[in-house]
Amino acid sequence: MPELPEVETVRLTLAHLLGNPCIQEVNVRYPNLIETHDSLSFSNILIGKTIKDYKRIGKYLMFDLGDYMLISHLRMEGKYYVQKHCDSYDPKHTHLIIRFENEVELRYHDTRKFGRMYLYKKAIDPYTYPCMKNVGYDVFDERITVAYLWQMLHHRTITLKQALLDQRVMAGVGNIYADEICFALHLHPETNISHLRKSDFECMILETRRILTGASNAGGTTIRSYTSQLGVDGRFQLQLKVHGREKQVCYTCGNLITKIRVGGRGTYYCKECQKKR
DNA sequence: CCTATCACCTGCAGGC
DNA sequence: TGCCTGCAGGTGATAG
Repeated sequence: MPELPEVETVRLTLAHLLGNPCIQEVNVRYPNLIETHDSLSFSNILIGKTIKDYKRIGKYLMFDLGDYMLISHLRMEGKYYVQKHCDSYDPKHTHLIIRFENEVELRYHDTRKFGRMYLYKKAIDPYTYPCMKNVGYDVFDERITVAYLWQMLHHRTITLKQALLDQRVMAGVGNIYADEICFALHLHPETNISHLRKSDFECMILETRRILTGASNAGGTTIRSYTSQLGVDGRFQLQLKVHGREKQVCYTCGNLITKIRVGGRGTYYCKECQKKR
């Protein structure tokens, strides 16, 4: 489900709906959700803490608790709901409930149970948290430059799409937007990354940021399971040019969109508009 | 270093 | 209706 734009939408939505509340009670209903602690110690640390700020790196959502940082990765289908304490909830898929003052609750919901949470003592550099071990700079980090991408990628033998999905290189792009970025670059997703020139990396940075910014502004894409609390879901999907459009007409050339598999992932592209290098 | 495959989970669509 | 298969936006481990 969530790629960078969706996580950013969740971040802004939660900041708006919750503000800076104090945690009164924690109910862990699926202990495997928490990677770093057992349910009891996790709860004990959280109770009494205030959410001071909401941050994000790549697809990781971070709740700044002052002396601790709570980190959440939604993986495929994780979602948050903000509701009143008395409301009923889906007991099968609601894995964490955090209650604040005024009977407000933050609930984590995840059908496939792929999502994970991590709790660490706060560090100065967020990239040093253990869960960020294989996470490179965020797409919008100023350290992502042509020289950086060139150094990270030009000698490798992977495809363009695999490079875009590699979170160690640049964090935030997922399967949907990787296809959209390839289309914007007029490049076949299986183009060997070593065939790209420096000018291509320049375009890659610009197009990636342009597409993810557009999606963030639209409130993120909903393909199946993402729902935000502000009702801003499901708009940008209308703007997807190739992903999920197998056998549909390319908006640019009129030919039909093709679906293939790249690195095990469903991949959509236009044979006419996107050529290999 | 790289690829392929599985694993983690559940739901759903499509074929029969 | 029911059963079976394959697939789904992510990531990590493991074997070759």
